Amino acid sequence: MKEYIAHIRKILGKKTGIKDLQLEVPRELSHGDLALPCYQLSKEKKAPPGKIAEELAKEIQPDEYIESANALGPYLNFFLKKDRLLKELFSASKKKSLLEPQSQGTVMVEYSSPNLNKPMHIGHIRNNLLGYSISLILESLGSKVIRANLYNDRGMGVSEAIYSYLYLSEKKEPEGKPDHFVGDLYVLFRKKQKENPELEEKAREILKRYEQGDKEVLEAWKKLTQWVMQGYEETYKRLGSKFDKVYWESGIFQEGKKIVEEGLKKGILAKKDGAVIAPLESHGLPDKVLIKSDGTSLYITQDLALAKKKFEDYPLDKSIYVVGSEQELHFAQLFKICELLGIAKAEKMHHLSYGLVLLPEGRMKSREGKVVDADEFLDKITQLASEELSSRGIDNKALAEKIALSAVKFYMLMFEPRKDFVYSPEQSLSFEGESGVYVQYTHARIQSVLEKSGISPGTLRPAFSQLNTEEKRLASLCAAFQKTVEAAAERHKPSLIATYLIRLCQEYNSYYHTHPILTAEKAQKENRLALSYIVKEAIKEGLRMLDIEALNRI
RNA sequence: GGGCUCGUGGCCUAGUCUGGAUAGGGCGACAGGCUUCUAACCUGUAGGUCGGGGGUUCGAAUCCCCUCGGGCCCGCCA
Repeated sequence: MKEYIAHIRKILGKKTGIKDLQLEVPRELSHGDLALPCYQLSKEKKAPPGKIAEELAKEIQPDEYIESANALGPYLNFFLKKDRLLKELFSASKKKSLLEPQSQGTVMVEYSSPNLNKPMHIGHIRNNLLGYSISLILESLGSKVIRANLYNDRGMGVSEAIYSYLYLSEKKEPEGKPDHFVGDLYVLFRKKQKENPELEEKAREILKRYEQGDKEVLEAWKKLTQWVMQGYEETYKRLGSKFDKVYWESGIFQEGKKIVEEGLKKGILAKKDGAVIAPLESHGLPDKVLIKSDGTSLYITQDLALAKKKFEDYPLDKSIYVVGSEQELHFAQLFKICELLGIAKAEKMHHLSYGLVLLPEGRMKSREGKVVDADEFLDKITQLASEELSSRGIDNKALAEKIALSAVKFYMLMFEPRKDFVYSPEQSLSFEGESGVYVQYTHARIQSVLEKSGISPGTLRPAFSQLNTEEKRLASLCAAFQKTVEAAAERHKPSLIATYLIRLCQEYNSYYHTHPILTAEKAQKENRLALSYIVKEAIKEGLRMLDIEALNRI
């Protein structure tokens, strides 16, 4: 596609004397593959845009890349040679990937990063899916990606669960999924704390004892965090989340204090009311406390150490943090402090911020246990998929799970990351319309036709001649795949891939209903099978970047 | 008090960065389509002027200002 754009620009440069004219991709496929809006030219040439478009259209001759160019209102629309385009796509689709990689250096994507004091809820699911998807997208365009997870295994949340375990509960061993056991302890603490506010102070003591190396606390700490991680392992496995590198807050918070002390010595940081702060007001941000007046560290203390460690551990060109939008200020401050302390330039760090998953009655509240639990949620969707399958006379538990995960992943990724969305249990997720299942259905349907043809794609030699309008439209859409993925990577938006897939499937399904494939005459049949194959591969690869396994049968 | 963000037909949503061709979809509603490659599909109808106002521009859902409404955040939680 890039060479097509370059080619057209070159021709237009010669005709108009202006280099690098911006070409647009028309939203409406019937308008063409590329368009030149003539408003700018209109200004420079002092002629109406419609007239300019018309005159240019006359001058442009079909060639090896261009099928035709014509004026429509103020636009000069180009139709590319679809046979050439499709041949390129077809040969690419038979290889590893439809995508042309572009080297993008080394990127770390930190995501998930849970507190080890409770099980995950659907907000965590969104985080995990977003982080993993963006890593797949960057990777597919050639970046080396390190997926990192930070286990927050200390701090108040964990301390509260420990206190609860040691002093508020009698049950000393988990029953059922162990992360839920710990989560119950945490909620128990919050409940008691409401009646008895002094407990807050007790939890603080636990944190201090932990930092001083108190044996009883350390033992409990070890047990509880192990239990939570055991539970997470199951949930991660089910979701498909993978990590190349794991960091522990407990392993780096001391280092954080050292960094703060050094900054203090250099006069970059300051003491105030017994606490250490980073003065940021001159940078347009509120000051930030880095060490509490009681000497204990904060979330940001270890975040500084971690930020530094990441750049020491890997030659990173970019360090991405997948964290909810409520922490935007926190990360703006962190990045600025890192820059001031010489850890890394702020532009090398990026906060991939995403909106909350809300309940119909409002925000989820972990502290009160008012959350939609991740495991229960997945079970419920799987149950729905299972029922849907049985209504079709199919009893296949594994397939139900795959369909459920397709639906969940697609649903969570199809919205723009920055948007909040409401999860309502009554409405649940859809298996039809704009959904992951719709895309899966289209994929399976194509696979089925290809199988029934009895011809392996490798032996097809399509000429792609005599394509009709619908086939040309599909070709244009397939050719837009590369640009879509590039945009998704640049803007950190897997949603662009999801919406592209919906559009591609709509276009294909519509085509499918009006164009018989298996009964078509030979040349046409080859064209249609090959075109279907390209679409199928684009779907497969697109789904892959959303971490959804394309199904051959559903 | 300050900062950020969202507001598109009954409901959900794309497009907003980089202003342009009649604002795309989906759900729901209504009317159709399975002796034919998977009907979890397809076709058609009704329904929006993009929260409100002003400005910039040949041109604004998109940029700027004001305003209303929702959400989030503002030194010792994470």
